[in-house]
Amino acid sequence: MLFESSPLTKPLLSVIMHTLTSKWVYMRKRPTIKDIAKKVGVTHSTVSRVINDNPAISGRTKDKILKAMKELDYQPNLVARGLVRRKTHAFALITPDLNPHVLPIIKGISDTCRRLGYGLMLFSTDYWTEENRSYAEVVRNWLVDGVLIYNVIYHEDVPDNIKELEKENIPCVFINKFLGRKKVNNVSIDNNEAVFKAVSHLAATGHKRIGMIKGGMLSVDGVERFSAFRGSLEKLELEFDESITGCGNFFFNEAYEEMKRILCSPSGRPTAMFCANDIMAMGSVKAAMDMGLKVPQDISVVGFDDLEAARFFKPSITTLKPPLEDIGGRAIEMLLRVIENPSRPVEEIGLASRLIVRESSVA
Amino acid sequence: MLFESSPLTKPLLSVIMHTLTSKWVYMRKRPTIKDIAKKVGVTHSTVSRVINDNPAISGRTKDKILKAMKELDYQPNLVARGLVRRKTHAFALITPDLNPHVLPIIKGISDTCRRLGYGLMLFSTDYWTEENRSYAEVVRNWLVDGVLIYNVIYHEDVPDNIKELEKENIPCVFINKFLGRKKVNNVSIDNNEAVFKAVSHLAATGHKRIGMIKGGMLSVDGVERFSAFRGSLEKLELEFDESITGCGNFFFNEAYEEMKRILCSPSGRPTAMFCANDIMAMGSVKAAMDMGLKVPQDISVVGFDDLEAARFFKPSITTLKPPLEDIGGRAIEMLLRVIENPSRPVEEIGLASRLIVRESSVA
DNA sequence: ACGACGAATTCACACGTGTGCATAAATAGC
DNA sequence: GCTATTTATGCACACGTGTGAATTCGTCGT
Repeated sequence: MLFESSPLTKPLLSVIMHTLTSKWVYMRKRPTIKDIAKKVGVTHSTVSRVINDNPAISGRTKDKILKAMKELDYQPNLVARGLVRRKTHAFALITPDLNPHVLPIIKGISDTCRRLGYGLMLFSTDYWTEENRSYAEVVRNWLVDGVLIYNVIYHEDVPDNIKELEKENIPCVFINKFLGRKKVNNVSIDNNEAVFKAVSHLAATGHKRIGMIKGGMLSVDGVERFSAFRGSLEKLELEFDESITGCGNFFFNEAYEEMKRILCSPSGRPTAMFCANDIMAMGSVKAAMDMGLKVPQDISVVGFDDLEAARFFKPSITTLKPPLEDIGGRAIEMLLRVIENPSRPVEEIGLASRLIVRESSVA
Repeated sequence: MLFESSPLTKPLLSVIMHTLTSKWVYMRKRPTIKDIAKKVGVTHSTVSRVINDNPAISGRTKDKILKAMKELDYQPNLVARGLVRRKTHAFALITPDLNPHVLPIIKGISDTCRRLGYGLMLFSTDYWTEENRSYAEVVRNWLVDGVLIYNVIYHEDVPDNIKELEKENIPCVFINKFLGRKKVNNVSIDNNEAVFKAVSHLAATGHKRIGMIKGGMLSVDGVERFSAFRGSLEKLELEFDESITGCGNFFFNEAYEEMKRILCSPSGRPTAMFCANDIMAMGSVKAAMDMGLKVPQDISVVGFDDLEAARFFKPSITTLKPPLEDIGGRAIEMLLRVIENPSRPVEEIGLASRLIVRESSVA
């Protein structure tokens, strides 16, 4: 009788039943601010204010509350907090691919997030089949504070999924420039700097006739590295010759074939080649050697990326090592700045690469 | 006057002020179930029931609600839902390292999560400095539904952070076995199967005196591959000779030195070597060649991992290719089974590797 | 026509945290 | 000792979703 009429027992019972039977609940219940409040003898508001460093709390109660939090091993529920703040203290990384290049970038991002106490959600899509997948959905679903987008494809125009992010004012920073018309917040490898370093190295070791194996022209790096190559030749007052450039699409075999063609060039073969990545550099070296040329005596080759394989290849490959791990950290830092002030002017950071001279070029 | 007395306006005003001034809110407001309810003319409960396929809803209202959801482009707020369900429709991957091996595993996991519509939180720790970081914290903070743990270190006893997960009944699946005393849910490379395949290959091509360069004995793979090696010799009725085994700790240089020592073994040098990874296989091959031996004519070498470099090395390295991408998918599947029934018996899955015969061993 | 029953919907509460406003307590001023 | 002011806390509502229990609505049988 008492049970049925009491206004308190009914809801309470319902809670208990819920806790016992619900298919959702499986974890041991964690203490909440209410538990702490009860223990100390205040309301949960007060506890909340202590957690959020509200100055309007007396030192005495503050101490008591902090002590109680320690004792109960309290940790705020970031999901509940996220519901109120519309943020979850997490970032998202969206990458259209997971290849060896991305790994050090992810490492940089992940380490920085950990240092800052942020979570990191990883979303890998697939650029071929899902290029226009909604990115905003991710943010809406998990309410991440900001998004890092690893951009590989060269876009002339802003794709729809990016426009959607902008429309919803979602803080976001790109890894790799965007090219096309639009300037966006980004942290990237400074391809101009890197390529100039490589070409200068070749020029300094006496080469005048330098060719290039380009990467795919659908990719940002492919486009940038080629234009940087032409720019470098110009700066160094060397001639650019179309007939000793080829496109290997970043692949070993395609570079191999292009290199063979170039080495038979009627206008005379180059004495040095710059390749847009290490894989193609290795393909080029193999082509040269298969045609009876000695590397680097007859022809020097420089790559880009500093893959592990570049070190083990025979001859080992001279290459450019981009600071991939740094990129991640710098990108998160920029994202924090964007979040703090979303209307700040667009910021572009280009990081310098290191030239590693090995056997495939004359030192 | 009306404004001040009306019981409705005050809270309403406060909401508006809140929305305008709060430092948290930055996103365009998304439609909620309440918006849909208002549009259709029902309460939010009804909408919620439609979303959750509650049968007690008439077909007519259900249709109206679904239509309204489409029109408003409604998407459930997973954070709010997570608060109620104590789950956020996301998994966490905890890995003590981000190295090239982990990448395909991550890819497998990420793809599977995407296919299932789950989010993936990535937490990389650092086994040297933070081995005992709390894992449970992660789950508590973001309320992930389950945890995948990439396990590299060989533990004799269950470490504290894992015990904590168990204590809180957090569904979790390991990648790589746990060894030691404790059996845990795991999806792993079947090292026994793989190593036996490699040793059999060497035996089948006429080798009787086979040595090994071990990996670090602090790692699960290091320990397992060595014991699998001894087991394989036994099964094939070949002799195990301590003097032609060395430990390279998974490093190129250490393997190089050990190999040189082994090749001078007073009990006679081996005609074939099995190395616990490709890096060490390359080190061993280099050592043999530096001592004037021909690979594979004088000595065959087999590695493990199928690194990209193994293909480009001269001679290219015969190796075992573990199905790393599969591991991720299988692990998520297992995790789902564990979530569905947390008290099910421990399940261990070992996946088979593929032997790839290249120049470093006689085919 | 009336009650009974089942189906459809609403009500009221919950999840854990944050915060504007009101109020209580403490302090200052005279 | 009384009011005016500051300081510390409580109250009530909010965030968006889920759900047991209560209520309303229709339908059927008598």
